[in-house]
Amino acid sequence: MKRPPTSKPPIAAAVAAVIRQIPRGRVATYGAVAEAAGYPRCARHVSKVLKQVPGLPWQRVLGAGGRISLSGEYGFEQRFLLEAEGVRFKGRRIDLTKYEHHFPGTRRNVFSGRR
DNA sequence: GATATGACGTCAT
DNA sequence: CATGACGCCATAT
Repeated sequence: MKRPPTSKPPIAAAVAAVIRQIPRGRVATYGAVAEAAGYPRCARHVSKVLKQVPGLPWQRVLGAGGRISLSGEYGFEQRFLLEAEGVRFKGRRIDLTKYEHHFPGTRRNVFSGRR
């Protein structure tokens, strides 16, 4: 099988697909998106994809702790868009326990019984 | 192959 | 809580 002439980096497609799954009014962190895409510890790349791929709900991706990583005008823009979706801010951050989207198939630190 | 880059994450101060 | 330093890792050059 010959690969198509323009083979896109797999990470970009995977990450973009994951981000598109975030429903309106919910959010996800860079790290969580990276892991759900199959690239744990690649949070930095998520941001790159957000910038490169247009049409993504970029405002729904936050930094660890529910903080906005963007600064300046874009930071305000993100906050504005999120509040328009019904996401409430708690100071400078968002309550992830209420708004973070859980990706299907991605097992986080759930209480798997005790250890 | 080596270096630089980045909308990150975590820990130390 | 603010800041700095370091770790991480696929892409671009």
